Amino acid sequence: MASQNDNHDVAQQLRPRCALLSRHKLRRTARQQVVVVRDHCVQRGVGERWMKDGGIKETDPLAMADTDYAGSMLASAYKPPSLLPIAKYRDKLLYTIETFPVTVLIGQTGSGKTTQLPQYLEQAGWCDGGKVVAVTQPRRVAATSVATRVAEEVRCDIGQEVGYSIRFEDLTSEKTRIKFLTDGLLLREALVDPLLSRYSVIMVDEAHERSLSTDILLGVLKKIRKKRPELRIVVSSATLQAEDFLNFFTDTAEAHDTSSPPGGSQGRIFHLGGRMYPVDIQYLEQPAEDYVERTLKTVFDIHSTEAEGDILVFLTGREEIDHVVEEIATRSQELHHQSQKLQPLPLYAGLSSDQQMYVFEPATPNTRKVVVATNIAEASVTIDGIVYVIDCGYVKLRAYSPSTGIETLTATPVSKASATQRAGRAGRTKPGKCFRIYTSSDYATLHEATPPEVQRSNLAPIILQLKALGIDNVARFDFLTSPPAELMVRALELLYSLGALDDYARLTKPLGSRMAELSIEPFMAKVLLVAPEFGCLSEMLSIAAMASLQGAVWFSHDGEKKASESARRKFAAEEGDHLTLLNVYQAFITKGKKDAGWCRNNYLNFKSMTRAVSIRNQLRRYLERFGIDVSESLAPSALRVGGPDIGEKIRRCLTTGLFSQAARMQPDGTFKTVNGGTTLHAHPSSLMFNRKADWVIFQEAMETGTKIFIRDVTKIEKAWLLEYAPSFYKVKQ
DNA sequence: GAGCACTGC
Repeated sequence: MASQNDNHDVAQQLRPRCALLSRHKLRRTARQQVVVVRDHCVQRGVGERWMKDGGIKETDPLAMADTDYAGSMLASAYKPPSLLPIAKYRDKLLYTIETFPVTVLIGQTGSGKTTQLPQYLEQAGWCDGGKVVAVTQPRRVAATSVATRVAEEVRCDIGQEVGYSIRFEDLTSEKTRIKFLTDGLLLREALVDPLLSRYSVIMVDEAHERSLSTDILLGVLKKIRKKRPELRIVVSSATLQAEDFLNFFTDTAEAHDTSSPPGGSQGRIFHLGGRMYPVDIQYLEQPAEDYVERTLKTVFDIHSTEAEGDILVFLTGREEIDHVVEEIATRSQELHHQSQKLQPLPLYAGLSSDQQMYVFEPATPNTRKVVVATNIAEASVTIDGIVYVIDCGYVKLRAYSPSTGIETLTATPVSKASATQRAGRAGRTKPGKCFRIYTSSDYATLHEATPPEVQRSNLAPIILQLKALGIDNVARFDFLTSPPAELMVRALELLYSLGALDDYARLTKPLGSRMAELSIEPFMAKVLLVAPEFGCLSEMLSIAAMASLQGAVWFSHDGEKKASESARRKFAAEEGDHLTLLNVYQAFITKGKKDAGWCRNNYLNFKSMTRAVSIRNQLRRYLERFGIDVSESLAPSALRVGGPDIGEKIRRCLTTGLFSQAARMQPDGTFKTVNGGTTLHAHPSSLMFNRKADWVIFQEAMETGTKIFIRDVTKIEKAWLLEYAPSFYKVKQ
């Protein structure tokens, strides 16, 4: 395998310095290009140039923001349930939930709220009569890991009394009384059971993260509550937003009565105590000119002046992280006087899970770990042993422009809530320190919280789902935070142009309601539902499944760009990326025999490919339920992808969903949108990056830095746009 | 020549 050879070469070069390491460690070392020696001579103390701050006080609710079981790979240190902070509040908590329909729970890391409260509720009889206690999580890994933990505590097999349900994995049974699930999945359950009637208590965990589906779920729960007064809602929040959540649910005449406590007879905020170690926060005295460089210096300052303990560095993206990891390795070599070593480790979502594992392994003796991470380490992944945090003050945020339909991904100053959350990562196991690469006056100008996703996303999928839930007047839907009107208008226009909504913005039948049911983006749902008319349903199912992987198909290795390029060329279809994806899928199913080794040889991500098979199966089941005949009779060999016939059918079919995302190639190889106003570049991962084309449609446009890249690009004919979207293009011309 | 993080009976 080429990658191993490469690593081996690097390992050979490193051998003299790493003679004492085991072979396994050596390979690790080589892959990370790390393990270096530091100098004692750096004299300046970190504290000299830093403004001191009082640190996070125990009463600061922001400091408590955390996920109990966010890290899938590393369970928190086990504490007997009876010793958890929540234990002493058991009776009071049960009384509050019994008395008030809505409870907002504030609890910090390790308080036990996620694992213990469901058990208390079950013991108190909330599961009598076949009712179920539901606990939602924003992430799949959290739902599975916390369910597994609770099943262990209850001493049942997972899927019996305690179970979980996430997409493609339902480990529940008729006996299940406590059920963990993703919030997106609970929303989907509401399509079948609009009042979520099997649940007696619904706990929405990590609500402060304000994910799109959490926000919508809360709005739906507020509606359900009016028809089900016996339902109990527990919102677990870890931030100052607790009062916003309470006000949201109890916003009635009574709430304005100043003589009654906040929440009136409808709700209460419940503070769980708990322990978090103090974190000493230090700011820059002067703003940094180059925060990456300043971050690097801070790493070495900490290493030379501070006591033992690992460092967690927050940066914005892969490029910065790779640079900093390399620099730490290089600069450490310049230092002499062997003492404690520095071990920089990168952490971002784009790494394979093997590569991510390294950050969870304890540092080798006499070594200080420096984990250089994106925001993934803020909530999704928890690493033990961190004593120092360096916060660069920025995060890359995604936003959707309703006027252009283009997404942007830009580095933005973090919010105060985010900064507090990052700092808190230093105080998990003992008192820690947080170094902020900005001044305290910069901090004062930060927003309180990151704008929720509902204010910066394409709302078409959500609007479609709300319509399917019977919420016709989406403009009056009770959003926790209202999205900008332009986002709503754009989403409605898009759904109308796809034929999902009629002139009165009502869901069309069967097209609109079926689109809502398909767990796939609206434009692709439309494409799938019209595919039978084009005679390419089987192929389109594969394309839809592959396209929803969103670029995670190819496995790229540094230093092997050429090899992976030529591997990709084997699957290339002249007509563009969608047909190439089809070729990949069909090769995986037939030649690949669903084989991990075959994937590796072709630089394909095996996990993603397996997921594509699951998605395809799920989509096929939906279509069959609609009564659509999914004929799989076409043998892949009979299907000459790249040939004129089926390829054109597929491209025409794609145009019926993607017509609004069309562009024309210019002589210089860039693209211009239909109205001619915007210049687009083919993303280097696209086949169209170095090929000629005229008109194309694309699935995604994203602005990063100064360029706008389009991904998943397919050639079409201009005439098709007018043929399949006459009203859309008449308006424009 | 390159993109933060999540997710769907």
